[in-house]
Amino acid sequence: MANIEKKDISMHYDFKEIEKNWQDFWAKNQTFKAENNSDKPKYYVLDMFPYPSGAGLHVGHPLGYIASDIYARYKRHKGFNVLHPQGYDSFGLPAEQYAIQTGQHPAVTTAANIKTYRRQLDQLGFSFDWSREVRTSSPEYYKWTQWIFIQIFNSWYNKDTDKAEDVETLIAKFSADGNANVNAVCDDDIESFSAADWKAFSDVKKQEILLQYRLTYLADTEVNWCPALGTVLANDEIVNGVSERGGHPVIRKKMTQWSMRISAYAQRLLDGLNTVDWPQPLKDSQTNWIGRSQGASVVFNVKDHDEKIEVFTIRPDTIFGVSFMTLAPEHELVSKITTEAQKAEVEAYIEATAKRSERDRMADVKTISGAFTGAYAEHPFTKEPIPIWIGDYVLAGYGTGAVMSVPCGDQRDYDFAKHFNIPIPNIFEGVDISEEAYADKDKTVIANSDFLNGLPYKKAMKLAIYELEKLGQGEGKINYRLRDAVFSRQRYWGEPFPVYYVDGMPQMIEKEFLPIALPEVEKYLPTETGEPPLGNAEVWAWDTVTNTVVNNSEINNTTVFPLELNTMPGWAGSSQYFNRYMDPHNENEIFSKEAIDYWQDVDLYIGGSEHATGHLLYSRFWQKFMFDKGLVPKDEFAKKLINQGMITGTSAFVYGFWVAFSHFNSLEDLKVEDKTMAYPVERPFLLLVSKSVYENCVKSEDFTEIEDWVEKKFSGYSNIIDIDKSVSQNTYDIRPIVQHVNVSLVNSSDELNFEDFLKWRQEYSNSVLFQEGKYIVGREVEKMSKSKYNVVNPDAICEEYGADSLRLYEMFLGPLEQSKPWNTAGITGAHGFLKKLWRLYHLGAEGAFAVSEDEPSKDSFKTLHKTIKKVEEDIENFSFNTSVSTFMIAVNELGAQKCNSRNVLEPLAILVSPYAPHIAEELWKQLGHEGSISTVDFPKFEEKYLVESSKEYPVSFNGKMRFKLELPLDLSKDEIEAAVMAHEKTAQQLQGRTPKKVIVVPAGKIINIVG
RNA sequence: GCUCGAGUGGUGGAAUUGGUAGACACGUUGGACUUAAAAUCCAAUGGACAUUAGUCCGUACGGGUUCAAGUCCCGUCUCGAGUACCA
Repeated sequence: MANIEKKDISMHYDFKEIEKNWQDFWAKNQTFKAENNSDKPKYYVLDMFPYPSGAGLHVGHPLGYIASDIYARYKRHKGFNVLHPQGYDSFGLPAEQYAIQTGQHPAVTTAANIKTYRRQLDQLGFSFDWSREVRTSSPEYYKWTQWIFIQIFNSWYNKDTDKAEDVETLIAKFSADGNANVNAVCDDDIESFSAADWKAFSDVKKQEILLQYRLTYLADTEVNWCPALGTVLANDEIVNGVSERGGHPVIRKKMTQWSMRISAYAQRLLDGLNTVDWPQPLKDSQTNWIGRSQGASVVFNVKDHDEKIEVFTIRPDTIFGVSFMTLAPEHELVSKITTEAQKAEVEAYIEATAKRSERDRMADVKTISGAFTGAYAEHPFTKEPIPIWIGDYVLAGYGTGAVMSVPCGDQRDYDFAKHFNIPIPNIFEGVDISEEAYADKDKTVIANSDFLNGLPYKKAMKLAIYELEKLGQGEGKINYRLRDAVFSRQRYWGEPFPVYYVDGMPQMIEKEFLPIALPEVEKYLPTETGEPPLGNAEVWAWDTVTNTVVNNSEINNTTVFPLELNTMPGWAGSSQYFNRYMDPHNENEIFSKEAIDYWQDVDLYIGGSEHATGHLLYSRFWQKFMFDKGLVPKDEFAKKLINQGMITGTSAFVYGFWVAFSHFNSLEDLKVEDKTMAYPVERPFLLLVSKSVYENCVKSEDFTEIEDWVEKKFSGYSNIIDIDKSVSQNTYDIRPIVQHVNVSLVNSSDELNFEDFLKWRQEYSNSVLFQEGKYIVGREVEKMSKSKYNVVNPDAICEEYGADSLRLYEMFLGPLEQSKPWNTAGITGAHGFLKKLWRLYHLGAEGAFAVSEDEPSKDSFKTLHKTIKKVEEDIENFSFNTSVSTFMIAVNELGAQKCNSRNVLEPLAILVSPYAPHIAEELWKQLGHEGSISTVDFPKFEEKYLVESSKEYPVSFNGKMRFKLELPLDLSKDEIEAAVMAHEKTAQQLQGRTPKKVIVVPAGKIINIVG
């Protein structure tokens, strides 16, 4: 029986059988298990691990995974010990939202989703080392997330050594000298104290002070509060003023939150970008996010007050152009300095600003508004009074929340001055500022500025700073836009903090008692008193005697204390997973020293660009922290990073189908227009039919046949859509239609009024090009996402064409980094290639396996070796799309050559194996080899097979190619020229003229005759 | 507004240092095989004129450099991504 089965497989390309067999083989033999030591050089290929959503994988997900898998397999062929792990970023909001709605525990849904993901990933034939799988939501994993949090808590940032240090060193400094000489990144408003003061402080006071220095700290911060989600969001979780997930409104609110002092690392995060091979756009956006600006801080004294206003400016050289100052409405000095006369106006303005949401303020940057406080500041040099205004164009959150306004040099200051009739002194030589502010700082010199007169920008900057420092009213300063990252979330489904509170001060739980596992709760919503969901837990208190989590009722604040109710944000778990993969089952350490010393860092990281300012920035921060603590050997975790493009949903029209919508109720209502057709039924619905069906059936009004045909053609997709079910009160839920035609419409709004639908239909018809009734070309579409109902699921494709076809096809679609629309139609090309490949090895009777042991022809060797060369270059350059065409060319050529030789077909199977591993394994086995092809040496390119004695030269006249001429390669330039000039076609082209010049580029490049 | 990226057939895309523009694939058209369909194979396929060679035009648009430009330079337009009162 086994023989018959085997023979069966060898007869035709039975991808289902082949793929299943080899997937089982790999799993059984743990083919891709990586060892933490090896004589081979190491190579670490990492994918951004997925969040296991309920929708499962769509065809866009695997793109990056396929690319990294090809690279990982290639590196194995090249003799590397490859680490290629996969896992799940399994904490997150959707599971929690689902839990809120259904009461289903997020762990249950998450486990179910992971199961689906695993099945789908397995079916694509990835060479993951599943023995190293991690899940951020499993206690064995988040034990170490909690552990890192504790390490961060126990650290401060020493600016003198420019690294994180243990708080013990800080305490030592305090005990010796107080905090006067401590150069730390810490909170702004820290009182100074002496060593004696420090010793005299109470324990709680000491903890309070230390908290202001720790790298993670509790603070009352203004946060982005999303009432609908009941949680705080990070800046990068907000898009256009609403939450990224769900699109709910977000407001500003003060809360006590854990924060990470990422700002301490601003400069190093910036510098590190120069040491990694990451895409420039991604580096740019991180650079932009960190937002370094170099300038000076300037201190202005307030007249008749004992107050000072500190501002940050990048143009201290324009200090003599200051004609007013502007404070953010929220600035703390506003209430102190506002005069009685201005009080009413200022308060009214503050109230009006507070009412405007952040979103309104952002959307409306044109309206100029502000109010005069009545107070004046004193110019540091001229001692002239400067009116102090407030205005909402100054942001409380950036710099000091105050600016020195130089209307002649800044457009916003200029507009403000114009609007309120404030003088606009000109300090630029020979520049007209009557219309707008002068912005080109490099091209002029300073005037009307006392000691700065006549100086160009750079010199003026230096001198201004020098003079300010002499006065004690300023200094050179670098400012960063990067804010500390809020680390608390009011959610259930996240890592609990290993923290309990004594006298309101946070205490860390010892490492040996970790993990602190998530407690069970009745409800996943915030409590009635507004506490986070963990406030619902009954067993959620820390007993310091037994070192266990106990019931809340036992809290006595002497031995049993309340635990932290917040959980960690989504990026906590994803900031350390790449290191944990190196030693994922270590129970005593986050990873062993041997493991991290061996694997070092990620060599290739592939994932989406949407993580540029989230995950990728935070992970770099944690890595640098761990580097400072001597835990990791590299301060950047990934050497090379590639952003794979998105696969977008695509239109149905690429099939060449006709689209029609109908709500006609009878045949009489049916009006077949010229280009579209409608289909009469009792209910409204949407139908796609092909041109031929249209012609054959519609014209004959044989509608049953259409229905059958559509059913058959679209099996695997939902086909004829019954939108009647979603009709209520003239509102049509268009989502099924969107899903059906695989096109995304009208801003993805979930529901559409029928009127609007008709309008859409009109617009949509207009955007469709009808070319002589042949083609219908669709419009652009969006990212595949569940909410847009334009998802193409890989299961159906695997079923119909197999994983190898899908892998090849996704690579063939275009450059990896580029976004591209999904179009199932083209997959037959990739599938056809595999069939042709199979046939090369199966030229025996009735398609039986048969290769010859004969020496292949010269041409076949040439085909093979140029393919080796090209494919190797392409993989190294991550140009996977072109290597797929190279394979196609090779197979086409070998087919034409009737090449059947083992000496060509064996190396060919290895070449193909990273791309289409299943078929390659099967062919390898049929070629008589034992075991997996995956670690066989990559074929060696040999130049000698490509050496030629002659080459076809393109011959052009005045740059236009006219004919080709075969010439020996060993001819000299003169000989080539002579040969060309002697050619009859040359004479024909010249028609008696004498050429002015003949350009010969040897080695078969080109010959150009100028005449 | 600012920053970055991109515009090539009906479609996705090739052309890696300036050297045959449109590889490869899809789609389309015609043909072979078949009762038929599927599958497979063969041929054609940037446009226009000529249908035997051949000629002209073509890489968003307008200039320029060069023997030679999709590629380099200057200007313009369009699209996409990111960011947004950042002082």
